[in-house]
Amino acid sequence: MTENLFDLLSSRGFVAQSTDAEMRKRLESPVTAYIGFDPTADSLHVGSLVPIMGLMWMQRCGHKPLVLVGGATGLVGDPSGKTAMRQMLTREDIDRNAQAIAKQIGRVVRFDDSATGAKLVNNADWLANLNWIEMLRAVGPHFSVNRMLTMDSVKGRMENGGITFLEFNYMVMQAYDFAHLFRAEQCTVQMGGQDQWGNIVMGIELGRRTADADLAGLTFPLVTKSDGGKFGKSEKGNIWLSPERTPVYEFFQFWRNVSDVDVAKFLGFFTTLPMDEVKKLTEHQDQRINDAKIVLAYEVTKLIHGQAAADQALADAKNAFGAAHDVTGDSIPHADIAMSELEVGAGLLALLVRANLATSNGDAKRLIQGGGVSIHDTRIDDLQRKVTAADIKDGHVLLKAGKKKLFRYDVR
RNA sequence: GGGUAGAUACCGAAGUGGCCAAACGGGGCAGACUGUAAAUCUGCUGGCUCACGCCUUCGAAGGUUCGAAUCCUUCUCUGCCCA
Repeated sequence: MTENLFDLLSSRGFVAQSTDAEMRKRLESPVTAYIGFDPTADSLHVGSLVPIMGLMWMQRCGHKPLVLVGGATGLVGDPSGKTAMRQMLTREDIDRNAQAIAKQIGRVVRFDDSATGAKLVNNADWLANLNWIEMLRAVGPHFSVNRMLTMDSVKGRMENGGITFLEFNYMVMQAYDFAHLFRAEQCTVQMGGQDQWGNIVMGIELGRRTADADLAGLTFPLVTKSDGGKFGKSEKGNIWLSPERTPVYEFFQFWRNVSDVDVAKFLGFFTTLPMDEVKKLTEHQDQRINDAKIVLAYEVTKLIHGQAAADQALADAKNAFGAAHDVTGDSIPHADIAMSELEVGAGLLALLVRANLATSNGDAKRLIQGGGVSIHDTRIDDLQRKVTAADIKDGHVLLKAGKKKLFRYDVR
C-alpha cells in the first residue's frame, strides 16, 4: 500500500489547514479530490506549483485528482487577496487559457481514464447555462450573507475599496462547484491555497445542506520567502511555467538563487525527493547549501521542462559561473549580431537594451554608472562605449549586467 | 437622491501657484562584502539627449495665469455619513 496522502503532505509542508480532524483516516481509502485553477493567463506561474504538486501526490497515493479550470469563475474573478477588481476576460480568452493550463499540468500529472487518472473539468460546463431564478432558489437559501461577510476574502475587500456584487458571487459559484462535483464525480475533497479556505468551507456546507454530503477540504500554505518578498517574482516579473514567457535558463536561475533558509522548504514543496534526503542536503548552513540549491533548480526544471532542458540548463550554468567561464551554452540568453554592425561599432547602451538587460537607454546608462556592466569580464564605465570587432572573443560578445545576468551576442 | 472626504510615479504617502520629474518609506536594480545566500553599508530608481536642455507624467477634459500636481468649471471613479 502506498503512503497515506495526508502523512505525505504533512511531512512535506503542504498542510496549512484541514476541515476534517480525521483527514488522515478519510484518505486511507481512495477518494476523488479536486483543485481549481484560474484561467486568467495562458500559462501558470510558479505560484501554482504547490497545487500542481498536490495533484501529483494525490495521484501517487492512489487517489483520483480532478483538475478544475474556472472557465466560468474566471469570467467573474476571485476577490481573494486582490485589492482591486480584476479585468474581465472574454469567453474565448478563458477557453484558450484553460487548454494551455491543462497542458502544463499534464506534464506533472497523468491524465487518463484509469482509477487514478486525472480528469479535467471546466465549471463553465455546469455554471454557464444556469438559469438565474432557478439557481437562486436552489442555492440561495443555503447562504447566509452575514456569514459571507465575515469571510476574509470578502472582509478584505470591504475594508479596501469595496466589493462588487459580481465578485461577491464568486464564493457562491465556487461552493456550487464543490457540490456539483460531488454529485457528478463523487468528489469529496477539495484542496487549494490558503486563500481558498472560505470558498472551500462554503462548498462543504452547501454540499451538506443540498445533498447530505460528507465533504472535506485541505489548504496549502501560502509560499513565502524568508525575506518577506513575494514568492515567484523576479525583476522581470512573474516566473512562468511556459518557456516562452520565462526561458528555461531564467527558470533554472530563479531556483538556483533562492535564499539559504528557503531551500529545505522549497525542496519539500517542489521536488519529489524523499524528505530524509532533503534533510541531508540542507543540514549544513554554509557553502554546502549551494549543492542543495543546484539540486532544487535541476529537479524543478526537470519536472516542468523535461530532463533534456534541465541537463542543458545545469551544464550551461556550471560552465558560465564555474571555473570554465564558458558561456557558449544554448540555454544562455543569446542573439545573433551582424559582423557589419560591429565593424561600424554598435552603441553599448543600445545593445544592453536590445538584450533586455536594460529597459531603456537611461536605464542602461544608470546601470553603467553604477558599475554594473561588463563586456566579457571587463567592467565598462564609458557611457559612449562602442562595441566593435575588437570585443569579439571566441566568436561572440558577452554582455553582463550585474554578476548573474548574462547575454551573449553571437557574431554572424 | 443629499452631504462630505478623496483620486499623486511599482506600492504606501507628502506636496496645496514658481525652488516639482515631484519629499519620505517600502519594493526593485547596481556596487562593496560573500557562497550565483542572508544581513549590512553605498549609489540609482519617467523618457530622449554627449551635453546646455527638451518631452511626457500628479483621475479625465477644458479654463485662469508670464507660470498649475497645486486655483476655477464640468465630468468619471471611490470611501464615509444621511435619506
